[in-house]
Amino acid sequence: MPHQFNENLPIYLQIIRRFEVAVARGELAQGAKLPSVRETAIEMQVNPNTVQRAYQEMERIGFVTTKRGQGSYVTDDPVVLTGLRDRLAQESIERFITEMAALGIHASELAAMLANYAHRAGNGQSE
Amino acid sequence: MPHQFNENLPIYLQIIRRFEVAVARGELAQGAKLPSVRETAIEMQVNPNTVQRAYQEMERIGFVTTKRGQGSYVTDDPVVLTGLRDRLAQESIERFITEMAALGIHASELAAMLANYAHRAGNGQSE
Amino acid sequence: MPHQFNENLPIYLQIIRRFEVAVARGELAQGAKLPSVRETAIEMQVNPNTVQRAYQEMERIGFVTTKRGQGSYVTDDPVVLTGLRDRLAQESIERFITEMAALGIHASELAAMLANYAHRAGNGQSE
Amino acid sequence: MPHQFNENLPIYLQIIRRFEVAVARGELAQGAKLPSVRETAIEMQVNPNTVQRAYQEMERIGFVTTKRGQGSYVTDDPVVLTGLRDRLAQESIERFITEMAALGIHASELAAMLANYAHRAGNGQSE
DNA sequence: GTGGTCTAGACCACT
DNA sequence: GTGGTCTAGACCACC
Repeated sequence: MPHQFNENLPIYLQIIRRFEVAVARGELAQGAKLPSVRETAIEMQVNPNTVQRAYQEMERIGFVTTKRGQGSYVTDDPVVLTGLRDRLAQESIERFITEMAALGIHASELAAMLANYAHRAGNGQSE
Repeated sequence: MPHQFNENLPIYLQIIRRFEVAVARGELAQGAKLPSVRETAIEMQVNPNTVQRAYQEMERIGFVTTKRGQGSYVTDDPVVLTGLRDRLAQESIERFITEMAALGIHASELAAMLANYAHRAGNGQSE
Repeated sequence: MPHQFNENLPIYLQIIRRFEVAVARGELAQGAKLPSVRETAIEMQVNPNTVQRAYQEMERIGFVTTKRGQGSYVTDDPVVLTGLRDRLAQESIERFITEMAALGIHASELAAMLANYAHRAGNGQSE
Repeated sequence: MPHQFNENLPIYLQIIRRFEVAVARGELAQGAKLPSVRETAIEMQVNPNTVQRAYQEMERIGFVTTKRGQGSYVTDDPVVLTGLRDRLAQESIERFITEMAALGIHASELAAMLANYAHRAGNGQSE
């Protein structure tokens, strides 16, 4: 199955996001080898050129390096990796704040709400 | 365009979510008339039965009431409306916490990060 | 509309029951004139012969008397009328007891449950 | 014969009632497997979608649970089951009281009448 | 095989 | 005009 190409983003950007998340989560660790362009293309049922573009862009972004004839690897630079993680976190935060603002909940209230939530979850309480 | 039916949820649930958000945001205020089933069906390019199902479910959920031969309306009960808003907020929070946990950031850190973010935003600073 | 001929009973019996209920409720009072066979046939969209049979049977049962050339009337005999009322009540009770028995509730418990219900209803309480 | 679709209720509600009664009576015991949607549709000579709707509603009500690809089952939760039984009993009582009220018999008299009836039945007497 | 969703088009009841 | 129900037949996902 085409591993879900729905969300109205260019496919190559979706591929990038996919790898960004995998790397940020540590599923693809520092220095790990990415699947080949061809493999990824088959797995995602996408044209190899599209995957190629995504890989190039990831290299430009900096968290992937390509060694000719060998393949693509997650960077070894821990600064880049934590930077990636921070960027994703930042995006997540902004999305969250935007959503809550749409419901009329100000950023100033969020810290308290989260603390409250964390407390409830931590104690396994339901109410 | 069929107003975006991507995200892998049944269409009727997407329709419900759409209205839930509109109501929670106040775009559809207390007592406001919803577009007719047929109108919504045309606007979203979807079968009227699908919309019908969504409308019935919304009535069951409680934030929409229906008057035979007249149409469907957002409930007048403010308790239900704030309940709806709270539920959406709760869902948003949980999604956020899950995302952050996937990046290795614990719930306990989030409050501080948000406070930090709010502070920076308040000063118009950018990282 | 054919005033509902569904319940898998011969139509003439359904017509009888209809009148029995109307009389027992007092909607058709002692001595009141019934609509003519023809009127009832039209109103219920039924063959006049069917209505005729029902009227004859009601006369046989005793709560309706027919005066040739004038029409049919609810009996004047109060004993018959209370008898009719009692019979319908009896049927209602038996149906009720049968239903409850099917749910495993014995007749001996019913009095208490009803008292309980009447008490709650009388006080307008919800619980 | 289409297993009697007379009483002016939507078919899917009649299907629900049918199963509610069967469960409340214990004919379908705790954890028992319901016939598949298609089987029920054939047996009742009704469109499978109509049955599907009934099954989904029963799951929503809570006395049926559904396992994708396997079938639908009566809930294992005894609380839900007794709740169902109580609800049906309650409805039966209300119907009964309404009928009797239409005959001019007050709720306050019913307990005595029932006690009387139970007593007579217990002695094998007939009025 | 199971349940779940969607469409198309019909008919009804209420206003 | 409105919502409510039903049918027919299709396709999907899970097991």
